[in-house]
Formats: sequence, structure tokens, C-alpha cells
Amino acid sequence: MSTITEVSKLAGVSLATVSRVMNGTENVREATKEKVLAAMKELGYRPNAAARSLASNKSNSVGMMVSELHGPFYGPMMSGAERAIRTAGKQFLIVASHADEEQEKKAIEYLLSCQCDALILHCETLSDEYLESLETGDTEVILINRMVKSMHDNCLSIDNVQGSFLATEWLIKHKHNNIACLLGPQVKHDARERFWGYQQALAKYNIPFRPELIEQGEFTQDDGYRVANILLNKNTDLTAIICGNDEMAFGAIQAVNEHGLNVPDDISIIGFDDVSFCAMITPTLSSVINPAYDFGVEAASRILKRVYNIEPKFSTSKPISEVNVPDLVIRESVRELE
Amino acid sequence: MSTITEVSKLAGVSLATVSRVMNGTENVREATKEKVLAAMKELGYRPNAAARSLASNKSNSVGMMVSELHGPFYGPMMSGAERAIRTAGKQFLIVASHADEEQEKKAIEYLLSCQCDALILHCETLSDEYLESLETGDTEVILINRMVKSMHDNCLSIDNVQGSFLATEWLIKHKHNNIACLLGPQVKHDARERFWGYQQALAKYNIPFRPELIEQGEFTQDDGYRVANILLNKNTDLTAIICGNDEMAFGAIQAVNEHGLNVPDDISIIGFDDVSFCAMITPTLSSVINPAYDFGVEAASRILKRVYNIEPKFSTSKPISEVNVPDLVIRESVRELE
DNA sequence: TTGTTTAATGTAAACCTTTTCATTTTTCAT
DNA sequence: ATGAAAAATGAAAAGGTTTACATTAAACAA
Repeated sequence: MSTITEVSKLAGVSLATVSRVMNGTENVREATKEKVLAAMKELGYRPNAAARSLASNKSNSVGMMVSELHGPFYGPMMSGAERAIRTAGKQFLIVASHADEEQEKKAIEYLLSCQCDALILHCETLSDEYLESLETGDTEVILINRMVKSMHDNCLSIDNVQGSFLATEWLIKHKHNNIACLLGPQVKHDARERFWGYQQALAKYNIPFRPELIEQGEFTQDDGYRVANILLNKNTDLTAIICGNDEMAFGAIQAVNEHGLNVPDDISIIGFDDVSFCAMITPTLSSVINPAYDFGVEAASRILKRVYNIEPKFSTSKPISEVNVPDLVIRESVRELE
Repeated sequence: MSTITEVSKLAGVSLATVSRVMNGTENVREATKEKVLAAMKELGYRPNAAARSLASNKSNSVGMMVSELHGPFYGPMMSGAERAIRTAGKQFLIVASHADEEQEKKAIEYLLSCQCDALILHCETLSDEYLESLETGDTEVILINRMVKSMHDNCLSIDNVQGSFLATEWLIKHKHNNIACLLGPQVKHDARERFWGYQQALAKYNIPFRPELIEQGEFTQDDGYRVANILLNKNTDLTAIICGNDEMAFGAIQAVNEHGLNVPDDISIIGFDDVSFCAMITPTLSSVINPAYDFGVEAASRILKRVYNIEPKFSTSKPISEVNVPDLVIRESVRELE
């Protein structure tokens, strides 16, 4: 691989001039510029990112951490952020943490050691204290789906309690009384918040909380299926199920069908996140909107402004603030009782 | 941020020793090691990846390029590769190219300038010559969904022609004669190959090729819907539609439904790729398996072996060779005619 | 012990840029 | 034409690590 030195020799100028041409920052005479560009081309020169970053103490890259690289929720979130960052000419790195504490820490360490200028994190296990400690460095950090009060301006999330409350309330208002709840893993704060929203709604309408209507599982289709079966086997009177997320809801629909019951005629189901397949499955799934794509775009936009002083070219479909009031989308999977 | 020098001073040893402790390569006395580790911890030392990569000419990272970060096909592909790479303790970088030639080149340039030790590329627009030129460097390159003869051992793909042939043949064998074809964008080689497989099957069974049964669109649900409508408006006798991929197929199902027709009673539909939602929608979608996850794992495994001399811990569910014979999964979206 | 081999550690150059500061060249007003 | 100011360029240090080579300390045999 050729280096800047070789380019400078071929072009008959100094290192510094080649660097200036590359970065386009300072004045270089047009004739010189062309000589350098020609030399670069001839040698197939490609700047060494490591050396640049070492010398400049900047990497021109933004790192993102997500739990998984696949899945209907993370995909749009990554895409949104990527689009905004790349359009601004900055580089974008992604690492997956698999929602494991140690791996989350390692992933962040890695992004930091890459000298990322900013970080976008969707973390599931890390404590507020750990996240706060990240702020002490000079790397901008934005958290998605998480609210740490002391980092308020750097957090983007929806009000999970409110979202779950809305979903439950809709069911209550439409005459459902025996509403089951398929919880996500309660080690995750969003799963806990969603549970709390359910409880709040019951309380508001004076509906007794029945522990037998609660089951907990992973945020997956398989576990939704498994856990919904448990629920259906022990309860014959339930008319609706609120699910921790859409994947679980889809598993629940399968379980309901296998029990010879119909969604929504026998049982109404509401998911959470409103991922793309909600509108694809049969019946279409009612859900609480969690605007993953917009969160990605918004996170990136804030970074572009704050770190690079660039006015972002993309904007979100609707304004995104720190804590967003979620909307409920009603589709075929629910019905009102008389 | 603290540096290796500060660590060495605090521990009372030389730079070299700290480096040796970090890398664990050479002999260091146990007592010394502990001193160094303690100093690192005390300072919160984090190695500078740029400096390491510059000095060692290695980055311990593998780069991947995909067209999009979201979507049911790329997600599993990224996940498979990521899992294998990270388990081996190497780092994993992803960039998106948006299936645009210039952006694909830029993305690759970026990964190379990051000194990635190896590249996994899913490219759509680049020429064989360009890809061959990448091989001249000392960076290992693996191509997914692409076969360049001169790089045979570095390519992983399915036989698209064969896949499409199988799907078409199934329909023919089950008495379908008027089989329409929803093509993907013919600038993409896989879309072209799939078209070719369709033609081959017709030819083999002496079914005349009817241009009015062919429409071309993007590989998206929206375009599948749009293009299927065109097809349905001008053809009243078709009984089956072969689609360029699963997204298009889903769009086609919607179009068929809106025309007051039923899948599969009136029209049979087969997709391509067998992404996860095939089994989730109604009717479940028949498709040709394109093992994205396994391709990711296999690509990573080959790199681990060749570049790092590490025996990979993960293996694919079934053996993956360079060009794989695809399987057809028959689900509810097709029926046999009498 | 003494000398020899091996293990542990240290020194300093190298990796490729950026960037400060100094120097040279150009421009332009007089 | 002259000098001052501005623009263009160059020289060299700095950035944090690895690693070849040199040195010192430990281990061990005689």
C-alpha cells in the first residue's frame, strides 16, 4: 500500500501539501493540487484511517451499539442512523451486544477504542451509573430507549408506561375485563415499565389485578407462543392479551389459534413496538408505536449538530423529543365486547 | 485518556512490557503482569485502536458491506457473520452501500482504509473486474450472493437459476400453464439469473414464453404490489406468479386479494429467499431458500481459518459450499391444479 | 561458585498521518 | 521597482502503539 510520502515524492511536493490536498482545509495552488491528485491516482493511494485518527485525534466516525443486528426493531433503527450519518460524510460503525452485560461493556469499550467521535447506544443491561460514567469522556453519547435523568438531553425514548397504559385502557374501554399480560423479561427496564403501565390502567379503572393472568418470557415469538400456551391452559375466561412486544404477540396469536380460538373474535391481542410485520400478518396486529427509524435519525442528527456542527439533511417524520408519548395503532387483532 | 506510557510509569516497567501484557504474546513474569494489570485498572487505561493498528499493521477486525441494514434478508446475514467473528474475539464492522455503485466503492474503500483484515461483501453493482482487483491487496475478500469464477473459493451463493427453475417446475408439474413472473431489477445479477431459471423451466416443458406475463420492479413490497397490479389488469388467465423475492411476493398477494381473487385458490404465488416472514403471513408463502444466516456464518468461518488461523466455534446448519443448490419450501400459497 | 543457557525486560525505531511554525513565493499597493 | 501583506509550501514534531534487537536477570548444570 502506498503512503502519503510516496505520493509527495511522485508529485514533487512535501507531505504537508499532500495532506492539505486530501483534507481540503487550507489553501493549495490549483496546479499543485492537480499534481498531487494525479500522483494519488497513479499510485492508487488510499489514506490510512488509523494513522489519520492517531494524528488528528478524530476518527470522523460514529459508533452504534444494538442488541442484535437482525430483527424488525433494530433494523430500522440502524438504518435511520446510518442514513443520516453517511449523508453527512461521516462513517458509521455498528456492533452487537446480544443484550449481555459483559458484552455490552466490551462493545462500548471497542467503540471508544476506535476513537469514535460519538456513540449511539441501545443498551439493555447497563446501569445508570455506568452510562453516566461514559459522559465524563469527550465522546458524545446518545441513548435510545432509555431515560437516565442526569443525561436527559442525550436520551431518546418513548414513555413505555404510557404506551402500555394506552393499550390496556383501550381494551378496558371496550369492555374487556379479563386482560392477560405477557411480560417481557423483567430484567429489562422497558419490560418492567410496560408491566407497570398495565397495572396502572387496571388500577385506574378499578379492575382487580389477577396474578394468574400474568406470565413472563423472552421478547421472542417462540417464547410468546410458549408463554401464551401456559396462560391459555390455566385461564378460560380471558378475552384479551397485552404482549411485551410484537414478536411475543405473534407467538401468542399462534397459540390462540392452536387452542381452537380466534383472534379477535375470542381473544383480542395487542403488541408493542409496531414493527413492520404487524401490518403483514393475519389478523393485522394492533400495537403501540415505537418509532425506531425516527430514533435512529434523531440520534444521528443530534450528533451531527453537536459534534460536527453539521446541519442534518434528513429529518424525522414527526418531531422526536427526549421522552415521546406513544401512539396506539388499532388493527384487526382487537375487537370491542358488548 | 491515559496512554501506555502512563501505565508503564505507574507500574514501573517499560512500554514494551505493558504491550506484552496487553497482547499476552510473550513471556512476562507473573508479578510484573499483575503490577501492569493493576496500573491499567487504576488509570482506566483503554488501548488506542488506531495506534495499535498503525503499529502492527493489523486491525483484528473484519468488515462487512451490505446493501441495507434493515430487511429480513440482510439482518440474518449480518447476525451470522457477527456471531462467528465476535466469538473468535475479533471485531466486526458493518457499512451499508444502498446498492449504489459509487457508494459501494466508497464503502469498500472505507473498510480498507480501516485496515480490516478481511472483508465480507454483499455487492450488487460492482463488476467482476473491480472485485478481482480487490484480491490483489493482502486483504482477504469473501463475496456473498455472487460468483466470480476467478475468485471461486471466495464466493458463497446459491444457484439462482436453479432456484427459480425449481419453483417454476413445481408449478408446471402441478398443471400450471400460465405462469407470470415478477422480475427484480434486471441490473442486478441475481434478478437476471432468476429470470433465466424461469425461462429455462418453460423451455424444458415446452411452454411458450409470453412476454405479457413478465413485469419488472424493485425488490420491494410496494413495487411487488404495483407491478402485480399491472400484471393482473392485463392478464385474466394467469394461475400463478413467480416473484423475484419474498417482499415482492407479499406485495403480489395484497394485489391479488384486492382484485377479489384468492391465494392460492385462484392464483398460486412463490417467493424467493425464504425470509422469516414467509411463515408468518397468511397464506404462508412458498419460497426458495437462500440461507442468509448460514452464508454469514460460513463467510466468517472461512475468514477465521484463513486469516487468523482460528478454528471457528460455530457451524452452519448444513454444509455451505461455493455454489449451493437451493431448496424449495412449499407452503400454503400454492395449490395444484387438476 | 562459575559459566552458560534461557527467560524477562528495556531501548528505540517504525508505522502514517496531522499540524504548528518557519520559510519561501506570490500578490498588490505604492 | 519596492516593500508589505497574504498565500503557498516545507520541515519537523507529535500522536500511541508494536516489535526487533540489546541488555539484564534468573535458572541451572558442572
